[in-house]
Amino acid sequence: MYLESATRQADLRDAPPAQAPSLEGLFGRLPLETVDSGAALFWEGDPATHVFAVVEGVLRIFKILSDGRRVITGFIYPGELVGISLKDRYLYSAEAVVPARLRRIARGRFQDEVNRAPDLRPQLFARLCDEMAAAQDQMVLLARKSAEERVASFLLLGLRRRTGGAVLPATIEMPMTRLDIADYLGLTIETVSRTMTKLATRGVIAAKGRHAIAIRKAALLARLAGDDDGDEDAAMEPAYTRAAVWPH
Amino acid sequence: MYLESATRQADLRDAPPAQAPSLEGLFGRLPLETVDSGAALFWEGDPATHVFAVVEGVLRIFKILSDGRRVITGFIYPGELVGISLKDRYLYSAEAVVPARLRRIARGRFQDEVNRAPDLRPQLFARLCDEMAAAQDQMVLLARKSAEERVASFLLLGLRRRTGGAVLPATIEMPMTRLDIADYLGLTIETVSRTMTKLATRGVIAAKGRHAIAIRKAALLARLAGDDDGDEDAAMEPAYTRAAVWPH
DNA sequence: CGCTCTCTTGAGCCACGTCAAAGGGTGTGG
DNA sequence: CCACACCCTTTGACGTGGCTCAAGAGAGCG
Repeated sequence: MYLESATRQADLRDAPPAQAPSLEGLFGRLPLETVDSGAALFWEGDPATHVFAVVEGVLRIFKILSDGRRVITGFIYPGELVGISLKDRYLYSAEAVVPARLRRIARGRFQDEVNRAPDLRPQLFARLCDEMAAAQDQMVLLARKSAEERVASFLLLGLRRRTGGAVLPATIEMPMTRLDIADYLGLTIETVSRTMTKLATRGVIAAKGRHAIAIRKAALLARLAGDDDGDEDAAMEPAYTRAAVWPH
Repeated sequence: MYLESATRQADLRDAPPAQAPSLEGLFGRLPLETVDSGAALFWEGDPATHVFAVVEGVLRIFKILSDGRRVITGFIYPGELVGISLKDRYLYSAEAVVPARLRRIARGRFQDEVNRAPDLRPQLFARLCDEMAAAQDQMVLLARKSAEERVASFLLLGLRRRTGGAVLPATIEMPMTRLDIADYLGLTIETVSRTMTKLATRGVIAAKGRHAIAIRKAALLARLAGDDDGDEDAAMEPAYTRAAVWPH
């Protein structure tokens, strides 16, 4: 019960809002703050004073190299937390991509509350787990995927967030700019633009204004993303050659 | 006390071996297993049955894309744990880079023990924290750094692991092959080789056989790594423009 | 001593970055 | 309500860092 699978957050969503203890519950009575588009919540290196819960809008978390190169390590959506850095200083900067609403709780209090309610601990672990898994997938993307695979992977992520695979064509919202996407995918703005144009030309996607995209061929998109054979429905169990030593 | 800074593991090292409860203590009486060079501990997707503590040797943890591209997401050294995946299946594969010695504990028992001894929880959090921080640094490296910066960063990591900055020239051990390094840095084996040759030509490093390297100019190496201005000793506090909105 | 595997080095190419300019949206002020 | 202005995005032409292909040099091992 303590380290449990966290792939789906069903236990958070399905539970009655204020009764079953949840991490979100800790923020319930705190004031709702507004953050302007582009405004910073905190900077990398700042003392980690608060934990934030996003209620509405999207955040970007990023690091900057000394010469200005920026890497967006993730986007934060409503229902997610930021600032559980576990260190005494924030590991990254956080800004609002669009006007956002959020609640903040002092870090010490957050820690106390989690200690007080043992049910919250597995949830916290689960969040960290998801974050770690996402970070590893991102490392794979950045280390070895082509521009097209990166963009396809990104679109697929957006698709998975909206409705667990609804009817096509599904439209996904993309509040961030091309520059944000580029800095998230380790590409340039031009390459992102060109790649999307190419996908649109091939009928895989269709632009719906600047910040929305219709996915027309999800299966093809999954194949283009390259992490799997595109044949993801087949159980992945039998494919493994257990006990074999990898040809090294 | 619960979410504490984990940058240094002093509390683990300084503590008397078996008295102060430590995560390593959980493995103390378990048999020491031997893993051949290149042998796998487990594969990505396997049911996550055990947690491993490395006693000697080095492991590589990695993911593989369907067409064979490999990404090494990290190397595991003595004193570190593997398999705390928090999911019911391993997120990555793990192999021994060189013949290794380790202990294993059933995952359920590991969880029980950690639950029983509350002192262990902060340690576990701290490990995850370090892992997350390392993952983010790696994302920065993979997304935006040049080949030279990547190799310099890698060498610097090795340097930081050995003796917290001893006398130069310090020699760092590199048990992994060039292919491992390449798959860790998102480069090819040829580029790694060329870059190291160039660094050696410039007198920054000097090869000591195939699996050891002497660092001759650590400060220059730090500058070449590119994450900071090379002026890392200066306090980082004053440089920040707090409350300013990033030019977006 | 010869075999094999790793690493180095070279030559050429290509995906993506860079530089530049021309479209659209969107918001603001008249 | 229109028009200007700014910014984001797209598109094009060109350059280049790192990849690919290929061959040779060490190093470890039986």
